[in-house]
Amino acid sequence: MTRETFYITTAISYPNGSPHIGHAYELIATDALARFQRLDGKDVMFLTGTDEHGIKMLQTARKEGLSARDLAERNTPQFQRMAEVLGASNDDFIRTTEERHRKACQAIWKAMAGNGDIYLGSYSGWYSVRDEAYYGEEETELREDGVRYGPQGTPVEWVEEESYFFRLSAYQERLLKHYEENPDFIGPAERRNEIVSFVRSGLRDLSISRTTFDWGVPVPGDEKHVMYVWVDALTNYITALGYPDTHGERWRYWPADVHVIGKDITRFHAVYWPAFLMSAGLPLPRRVFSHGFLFNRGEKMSKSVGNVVDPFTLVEHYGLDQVRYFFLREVPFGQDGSYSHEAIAGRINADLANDLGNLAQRSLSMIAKNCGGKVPARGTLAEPDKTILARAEAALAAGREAMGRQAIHAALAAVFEVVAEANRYFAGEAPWALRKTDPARMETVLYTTAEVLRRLAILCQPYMPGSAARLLDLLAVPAEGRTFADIGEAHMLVPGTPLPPPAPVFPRHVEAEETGQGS
RNA sequence: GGCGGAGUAGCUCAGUUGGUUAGAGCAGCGGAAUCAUAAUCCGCGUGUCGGGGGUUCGAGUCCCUCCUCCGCUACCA
Repeated sequence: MTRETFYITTAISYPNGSPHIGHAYELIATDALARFQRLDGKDVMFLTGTDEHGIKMLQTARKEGLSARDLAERNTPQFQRMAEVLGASNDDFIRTTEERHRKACQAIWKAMAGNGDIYLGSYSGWYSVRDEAYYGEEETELREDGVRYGPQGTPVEWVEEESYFFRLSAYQERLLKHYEENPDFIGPAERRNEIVSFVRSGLRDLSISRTTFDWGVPVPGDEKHVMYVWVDALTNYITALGYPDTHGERWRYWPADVHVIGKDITRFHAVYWPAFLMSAGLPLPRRVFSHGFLFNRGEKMSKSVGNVVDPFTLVEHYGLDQVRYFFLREVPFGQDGSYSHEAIAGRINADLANDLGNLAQRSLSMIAKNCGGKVPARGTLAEPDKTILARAEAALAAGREAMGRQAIHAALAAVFEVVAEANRYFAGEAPWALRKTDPARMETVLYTTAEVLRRLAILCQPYMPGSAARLLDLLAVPAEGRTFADIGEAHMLVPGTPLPPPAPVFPRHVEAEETGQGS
């Protein structure tokens, strides 16, 4: 039996500095999407990694007295550690300095060249020898000494350099046709409009090699050139699938179902990448989805403002699942978002501790005290019981619909609507009163609540894997009974099953006495 | 400048192809309950739906115009 495949990627991070909250956000969101599909029975491949080549790596390394390779060796492990700390379930972590990547880049280059889309020309611009970089005219300034300087304060000169070009101009119509025929290729819709209008305005050929530095993948057959930026970076998505070996075990995942990226690199993924793939004769990814940026109290993060928040600190301070939940629930995926201590603490307490955590605690405590610590007798389900159970099951369909279009916040909202409804159910049925008047009915209400919790916990796994697992443990749900296929009547809790003693799953966030403001 | 998007309750936002008294969550106020992580449940909003004009029996929802904010407008990851 072959399961449906699902290939999802993050952009690869540029490790010329430490991971910041934007990297963390993209990884968390992509992880939730990947976990959702896995739980839904798909054969999932989830890739993330680092883009270690390029001028900026060289520049940063030089400043710190290192080689580019040393810088990568120092920084990439931080990104790998971040993936672990965030609970990312990526199946691979690619580094563009790996041998497999060199092979893939050279292969796709040859394929594009073989299709007649690469030619030798010359690239000119304001070049800084010290920076080994080209700058746009607007990035430079002509000072009083008559010398023009670049943004790093180094002198620049007008230079023409031999460079290979990719015949992007030849793909304008084919790209437009593809956008037309595949309206979901770019999401969200705002980004799609921008890209279409960009392509419509005309495409120029793309300079794709450099001779001024050598920190990159050599161009096959002309090794004084290294590939420049996008052929190198974008190809990572197929490197990880074994390209150029299209008969290998992992190639079944291509084309990707979705590339999750930041909105700043939409063009490269929605224009250059499909053009490269068309040229190389490879299928195009099904979708490119651009998420927004995060702002600290509405302000852009910057080192000079001093509001840079480190993802490791955030997780340490609030807890991993709390941080994951906050970003996934609070920020409509695809739009910019804002975070603050008040907003995070508010979500943690209102949604996780008060609504879901307390629902579990109040019902499981009653079960422990009044039902001998076992799953209560089901009895005969009344209308309110059937209704709330049905709603918990329906949240799966709502989640599928939402996650299918990367509306992570909407999927999570559907889950927490049921949490709120379950609290209303519990208060309405008042099992604590039934204890004296109708113990059998009390057991049915508690059974129903526990079963709703089981479904909710299963549904929470993509977003809060650790906490959801603890809740499922409290319900004695076996490890192999936690997929989306296990939601539903056939897999309901079995009355009489012994339960462990209840323990809080989502602690309230309490302000630290001294500071009042956490991070 | 060109193209595109947005401006709805204190805050964050929903508002299908125009149709009864414009909604949700959070915050706030009042009440109930006491199983529970002082958690939960119920009740409470006189919002110029950015301004103005228009189409229509009827517009937050369509058209025009103005104001404000944002994104894109190529070789930086």
